[in-house]
Amino acid sequence: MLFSELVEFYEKIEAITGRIEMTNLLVELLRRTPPEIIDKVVYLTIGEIYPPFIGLELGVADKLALRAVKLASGMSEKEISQAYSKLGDVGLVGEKMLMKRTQATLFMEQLTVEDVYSALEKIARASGEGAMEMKVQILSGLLASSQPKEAKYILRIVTGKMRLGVADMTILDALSIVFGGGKETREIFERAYNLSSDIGYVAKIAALEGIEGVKKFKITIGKPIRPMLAERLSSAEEILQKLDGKCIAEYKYDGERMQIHKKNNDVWIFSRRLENITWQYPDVVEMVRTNIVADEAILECECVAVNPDTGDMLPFQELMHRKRKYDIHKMIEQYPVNLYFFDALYVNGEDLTVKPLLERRKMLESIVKIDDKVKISKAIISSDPREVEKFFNEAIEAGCEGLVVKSIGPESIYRAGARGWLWIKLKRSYK
DNA sequence: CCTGATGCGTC
DNA sequence: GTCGGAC
DNA sequence: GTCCGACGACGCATCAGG
Repeated sequence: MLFSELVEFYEKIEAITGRIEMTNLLVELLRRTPPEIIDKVVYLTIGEIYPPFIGLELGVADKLALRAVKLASGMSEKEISQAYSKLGDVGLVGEKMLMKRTQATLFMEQLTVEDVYSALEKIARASGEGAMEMKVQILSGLLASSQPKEAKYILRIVTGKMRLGVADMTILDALSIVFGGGKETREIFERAYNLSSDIGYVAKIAALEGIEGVKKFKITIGKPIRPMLAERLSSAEEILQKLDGKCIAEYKYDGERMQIHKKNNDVWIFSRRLENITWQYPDVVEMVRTNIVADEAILECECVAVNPDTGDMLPFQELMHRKRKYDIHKMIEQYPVNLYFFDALYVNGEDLTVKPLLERRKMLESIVKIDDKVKISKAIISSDPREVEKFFNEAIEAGCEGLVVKSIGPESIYRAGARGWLWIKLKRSYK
């Protein structure tokens, strides 16, 4: 597939604002895409090259991209930086500079999607001495073989800012139309995405196996699940109204969210954006091994730094010292952590994401061995706004950010994203 | 060996 | 993480 | 209500270059 064909779609999509029309264009694009590269086309369309848990980054943002533009176009530093401050978009700068480029562009081979993708992979893999030079060289080589419009989108992909108005949810809509036969099948695709966190893989399975393949996705220990998010409101009263008058209100701890997978003695830790951060927290791995009493589990907790002498919770910034590659064991001493578990998604073969919250929490209580470092989030069940306000003040007093107030009705399943107002944040700054 | 520029991931 | 625009 | 993109503070890693 020619990259220019992809670019034509991007141009059309960028020119419109309505999501229905965008989706229709994506549908046409996906229909025309060979199944073997549909995953790549999907990643590129949302400005990525891999799913997040792969942990490989391009290491190129605006500044390095502009250096590549300079090399490929032969324009002066001054002209490029002027264009950049005027346009504010590396893609547009590249397009403009290549239109004026000094080198001859005759007899250029046409770029394919695979050409672009494999060059981007090379950029991602370059590391060590001379890596920056290498990244810039590869990128400028790519730009030198591009038409201006192609360059525009190569640069936008590299910097991760496609500005098309298309992200994962719009891709899912398009996939359900192309491979499911209509929007009614959207939920099937969304579930596959939620359980795999890999939209390119969903597209590939859909293209190769059809919707039957997409239906087969299931929870796999070691593969991150897309996290459930919370909406926000500024008073307990509004929140309770939204939640049909009753709720469970939990402390919102000031730390880092972790999705923890356990299979016998193996443990994986995923961040909120689904990066694998297991290696950063060997102490947490040990805590999970000894305090989670289940052969298989996928649980969520907040990891909070504590004062090593008093055990008091410390603010988020202190935990940031733990987000490092070196001196990990020294920092474990200096910034030990507590875990506050708040959800159970999967335990011993049972998918709990479709169960109501209180059932999940009950499961949590049955498998978490509580001690001074490993706990279950502090919570009350209430239907009284004043009681919730009082609990909120206690949370602040204890060093928390506020509360996450959650639905406890039969509809209170684990639902990825922030849809449905099942979880609602109450924080001090909104007051 | 140190420092600044750059990129990235957390909230 | 917050905010606001577009539908 | 949903989705998307623009934005900020902070700390760490990497690399280039003095």
